[in-house]
Order: sequence, then structure tokens, then C-alpha cells
Amino acid sequence: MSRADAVDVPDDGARRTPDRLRRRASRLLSQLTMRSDRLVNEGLARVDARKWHYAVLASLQEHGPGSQAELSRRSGIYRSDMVGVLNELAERDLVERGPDPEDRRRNVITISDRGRRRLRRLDKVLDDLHDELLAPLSPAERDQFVQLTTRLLDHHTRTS
Amino acid sequence: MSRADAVDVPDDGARRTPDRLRRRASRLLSQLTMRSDRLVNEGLARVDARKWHYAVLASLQEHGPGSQAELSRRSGIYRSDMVGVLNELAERDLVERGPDPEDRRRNVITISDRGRRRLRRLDKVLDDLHDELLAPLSPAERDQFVQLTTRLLDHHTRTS
DNA sequence: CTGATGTCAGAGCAACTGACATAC
DNA sequence: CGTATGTCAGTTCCTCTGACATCA
Repeated sequence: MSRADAVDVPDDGARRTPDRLRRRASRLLSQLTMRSDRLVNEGLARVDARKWHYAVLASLQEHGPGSQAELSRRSGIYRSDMVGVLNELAERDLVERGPDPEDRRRNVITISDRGRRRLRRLDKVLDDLHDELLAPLSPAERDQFVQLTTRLLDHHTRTS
Repeated sequence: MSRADAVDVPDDGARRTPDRLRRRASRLLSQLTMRSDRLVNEGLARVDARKWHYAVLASLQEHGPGSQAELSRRSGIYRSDMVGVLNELAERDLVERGPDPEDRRRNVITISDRGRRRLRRLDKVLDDLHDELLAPLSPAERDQFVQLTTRLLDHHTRTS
């Protein structure tokens, strides 16, 4: 290969800044999310939990009991997958699943006292994990980051 | 549904701000990344490309030819998956795969002229997609976002 | 009848692992 | 010998779809 072409002096037809790969927001996002997911999944696994457990428990705590379909909407889990999550939560007595007297298609899911205690524990675990995740950022920068990310997500949730 | 219990006044034992779910950076990240990935994947699919195509072509353009294992390191694709990506790229005549005379285990991958043209095209496509992705942010905020994300990713790349 | 609900079975994908022959 | 390379087969995980019986 003659050294005149793309090796030492990459032909930058569009006069692009180097490292275009590294700078692409989409790529930064997927790579960072992979790390973040792994961090969180492993952290939760250590206390025998998954992120869906947390999502459902938190939703129950904050918005009260609901049917499976409603929990599904609140938390973004498909209602086909909700079944399994609730099985796991019910096995551990963190939620109660009873028939809805007013609508016999539905189950009413309620968080139990154990569930509430569990949620507090998971919140602490997650606080620590997020401390690790956001370690290099100052408090102000963390806020900024959450702010920016939220705006992006909201925009694409409306737009979709 | 009786309105007396946890519905309107959720028992917030830890006196947490509401919407803890929505505020968790890890969750924001995974949800946003899902949208972002979909946006990018669909956008690239429309021009018969995948993100790995772009990653490999960009790496070849910027850092010159390399063996498959090296491309794998540069771009983060497993070398077991690299095979397939390079097959697709070679089928389309975007790269050339030849034996390395100096090390007969290796293939040397080189970007072709078509590959260079292709890369320019993909860069434009990605520019547009990122415009869409980052639409709600001002230019300064976009920089901030990329900056913060990069710092986080770098930190976790070192730490891992 | 249309539409919502809980459930199951499985598709499709992307990241990842393990092994193997070949060559350094 | 131990290590690196290209390749293939296969696992695991997660999102997502489709269908079905039940009931509003």
C-alpha cells in the first residue's frame, strides 16, 4: 500500500473532525447504556432483584395498586412480560395479586409491607449504583445530565 | 376502587421525591438509548446499512487498514461478529479483504473507493439522524450532552 | 360486536462465550 | 510451548408480536 492514501493522511473528504465515531451521540449512548445496564443488573442481582422488580414496586408505591395492564402502561413493560415479573414478585411476597371484584378480567396488584421494605432497600442499592455510574460528574453536572436526558427522552416519547 | 388508601397519598416512607423511576439516570439512559438505537437503525436500514458498517468504515478511514482482530478492538465489535460484518461490506465492494503477506494468520482489510463514498453518504445520513435525536437541545446543550456522556463513558471504560 | 385483559408461545436481535485449526 | 487470528456454533438476554380465552 503506497502511503499516499488513507493511512497516515486519511482522506477526509468532508473535512471532518477525527474520532467521528467516538463523538456520535447515538454511539456514546449505546455504549454508556451498556455499561450502565450491566452495573445496575449486576448490582441488583447481588440482592436477588431485577430492574423490573424495582420499576413495578416503585410504580405501586407511588401511584397505588393497579391492574396488570395498567402497571404495564405505567412502567413500560409489555403486559405479556408483566406476568413473569409479577410471578417473581408474588413468589417473594412483595406484592399481592387478587381478582378485581369490579371487573372479573382483571387482577388487582397491591404492594405488601415486605414489598415496601424491599423497595426502600432497592432504592438504597440504586442510589449507590448511581453514585458509581455518575462518579466523574459534580452534583451540578449530574443534574444537568439528568435534565438533558429527560428532555431528550420526553421529546421522543411525545414524537413517537 | 376505594380512594382511601395508597392511591392519592402514597406512603412515601423514605420521603422521596416522586417519580423516582423517571429520574433514575440508568433508566433514562436505557429508554433514551432504545429510541436512539431504533432511530439510527431504521435510518441506516433505509439506505441498506447497519451501524456496524459505519463503525468499520469510519475506523478504516481514520486509522487506516488493519487486521480483523484489530478492527475488532478499534470498533468494539467482537471478532466473532466481525466476520459477518466484513462479509457484508465485502459483498458490497466497500472493503477489500486480502491475506497479510507478513503474517499468514491475518487478513488485511482496506477501505475501497466505493467504501469511502459510502462513508461520506452514511455520515450525512447520520448527521440528519442526530439532528433529529438531539432536536430539543440547543447547539450549546448538545455539546454539553456529548461532553458529559463522553466523560461518563471514558470513566467506565478505564474502570472496567 | 368491539375492545380490554391475562396468559403463553415464540420470533428476532444483539451481546457474548467457547471451541477449533492455523500460524506466530 | 503459549499466544494470536479468523471462523463457526451456540447461549443468553430483552424487546416485541401474535394468538387465544375470558369478560366488559
